[in-house]
Amino acid sequence: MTMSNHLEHSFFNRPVLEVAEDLIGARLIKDGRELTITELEAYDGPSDLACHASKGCTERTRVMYGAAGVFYVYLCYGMYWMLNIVTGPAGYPAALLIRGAGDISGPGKLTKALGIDGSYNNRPADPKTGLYFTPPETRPHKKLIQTTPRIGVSYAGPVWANKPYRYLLTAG
DNA sequence: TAAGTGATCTCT
DNA sequence: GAGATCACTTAA
Repeated sequence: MTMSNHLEHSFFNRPVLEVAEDLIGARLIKDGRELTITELEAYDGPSDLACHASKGCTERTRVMYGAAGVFYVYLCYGMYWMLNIVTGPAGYPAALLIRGAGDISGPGKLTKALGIDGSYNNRPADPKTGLYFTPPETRPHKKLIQTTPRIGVSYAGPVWANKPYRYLLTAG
């Protein structure tokens, strides 16, 4: 039978923190390779000073203002591609940064290991793209999801830098 | 702890 | 066009 139960627009078209909780433990699939998502960071709208879109809609951030379920991929520090998935309704810029999957820890290492680069920017998460998500077979117990402040966003000021928007799947 | 690296954004 | 910034990683 065909396995096409991938997560799509309706799953991602919700508040980013809700999506984050449900996406932890789900699978990231890249050209047949399947990895459990273990670490995410949420970036929630124009008022979130750590979110790129807090500085407004530009050429680079425009994808976050678009439809949910589309990838936002950008280059950081001149060498590392960051893989994000857009969430929430069109017009509200929010996304989840995928920081870890399988036994890969670190957003730059993840994209390098999976061969993800800027060509995936603005593409929907879909089997046709070769990069998409499927739900976990069994949803991880909430006790196994831990939240902490996000990494590397001290420039956003104490309020936003301390928000518990980093989601981790703890070993169970 | 520091440096490598290049796109993007904000000034001129 | 110039300069600052940056959701990282690795080697010490």
